[in-house]
Amino acid sequence: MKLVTWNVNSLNVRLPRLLAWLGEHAPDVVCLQETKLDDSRFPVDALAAAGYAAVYSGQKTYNGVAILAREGLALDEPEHGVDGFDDEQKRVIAATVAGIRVVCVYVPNGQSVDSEKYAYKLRWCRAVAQHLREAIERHPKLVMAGDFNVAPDDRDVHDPRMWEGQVLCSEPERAAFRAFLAAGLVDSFRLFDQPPNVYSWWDYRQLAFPKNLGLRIDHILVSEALAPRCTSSTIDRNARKGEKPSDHAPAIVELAPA
DNA sequence: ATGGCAATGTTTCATTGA
Repeated sequence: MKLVTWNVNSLNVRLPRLLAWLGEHAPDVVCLQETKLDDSRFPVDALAAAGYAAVYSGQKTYNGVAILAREGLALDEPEHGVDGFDDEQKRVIAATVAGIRVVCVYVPNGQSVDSEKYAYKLRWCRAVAQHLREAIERHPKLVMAGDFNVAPDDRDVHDPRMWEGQVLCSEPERAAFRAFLAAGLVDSFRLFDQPPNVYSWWDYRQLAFPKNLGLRIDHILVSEALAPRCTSSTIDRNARKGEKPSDHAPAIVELAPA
């Protein structure tokens, strides 16, 4: 099974690219973030024509998450948001596919470490970590995938000195990321030997992508029960190339059959 | 000290993202 996460930065703008990518890679499950669409405008028909069903939770302008599943794979027990954490922002959606609980997240950006948005980011992460412990108890085979807006350690940062203490790299955010792992998950990317300087996001400005000045902030975390089935974890840098790319590239894991 | 690029709606600028 091939499972992907991709922050598309507007599904409306990125739909042609997404459809082309689906045709080329034929993933089984796709987690999307920053769809930026009301549910009434979600492109159900175009995705169905491409062979994908979807569950989604969106809003206009900001945020918005979705899970796609290749035809023949049901999206069971969909739920959005986090129990007990009131949030207007559409950042979490989950469904069970082929016996695996898939939790798609768009972690708040945080803006800067001294902002109210940063405090919200840390509150949000605490609530999600709490929810995660219960979810893993119910569903030992679980994947949490999405845009975490955290570079877990210095290997995930093109210039750790420049980014030290900044939002996306600060120690409280990294601790929040480790709290997700402590709930019973592992970073699939680090299950394997990886080349240096692999990132998932590059600023649109300053030729950051051609210079590979990026961060690895998009992650696929797998539960300890699922980790032995993981056979690869990569990032498709090619998807960041060309006209009108998202600023994020997709992360991909392959899971062997149970 | 600041913008830089992209998407969106509040649209010919302001806000947000990371």
